[in-house]
Amino acid sequence: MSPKTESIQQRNDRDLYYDVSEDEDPSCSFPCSPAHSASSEYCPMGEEGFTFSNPRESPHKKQKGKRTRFQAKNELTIIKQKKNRRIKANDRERNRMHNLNSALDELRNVLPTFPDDAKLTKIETLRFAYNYIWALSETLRMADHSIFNLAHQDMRETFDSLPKSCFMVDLTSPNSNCSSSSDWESLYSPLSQNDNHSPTHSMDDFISQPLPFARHSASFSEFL
DNA sequence: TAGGCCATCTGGTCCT
DNA sequence: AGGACCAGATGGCCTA
Repeated sequence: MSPKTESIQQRNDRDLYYDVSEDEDPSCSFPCSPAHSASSEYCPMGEEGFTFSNPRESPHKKQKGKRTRFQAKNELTIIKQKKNRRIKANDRERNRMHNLNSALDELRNVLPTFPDDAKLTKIETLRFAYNYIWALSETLRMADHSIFNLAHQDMRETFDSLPKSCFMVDLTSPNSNCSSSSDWESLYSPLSQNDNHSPTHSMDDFISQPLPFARHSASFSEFL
């Protein structure tokens, strides 16, 4: 177990045994001054809409300046309820992030990297995947183009026999079967975008680089 | 030691 | 009401 894993485990352990003492509420970040807390005059509790009654504003004059045992117990119950809800929410959030990380790991596993490469960071994984998909798409497009030239005559006859509706497609859909590769490229090729994640080379340069890309090679870093 | 990366907590918002 | 999602804050670990 790596030191990092260990520390995470320790943190998880700490979370498991999260102190739910009734004396303090770490999740209560409402602006309750110590004076307010001490007097328990008013402490907004947010989503519960729970407030300690302000004696000066309370319609129940008989309880002015006092909190019954029932109120105090009710108060504790609500604080406990809040803590439990927070703990459960934290747990769900942790699981959600773990699932997200698992998905990122699966993505890393299908990306071409050398075994001795350091693990891709999250942002590197996403950018590399983006560029890798783009490269594969371009490869397919070029392959299709070659086939198209060879079989131009036969395909021409096939296209002429297709209904016109087949060509009226939604180019925003990656699953569209009838969109032309050139239209698709103009929409989605990193070369058509201005962000700094895009490859700076032409497709020819890109394909001339050996795959898989070495993480620390010049070619790799240019595509991140 | 500064900066990058990461895990976790937290409160807010939206959705079912 | 409760869960999912999100973004900001925080603190730990690692590396140049």
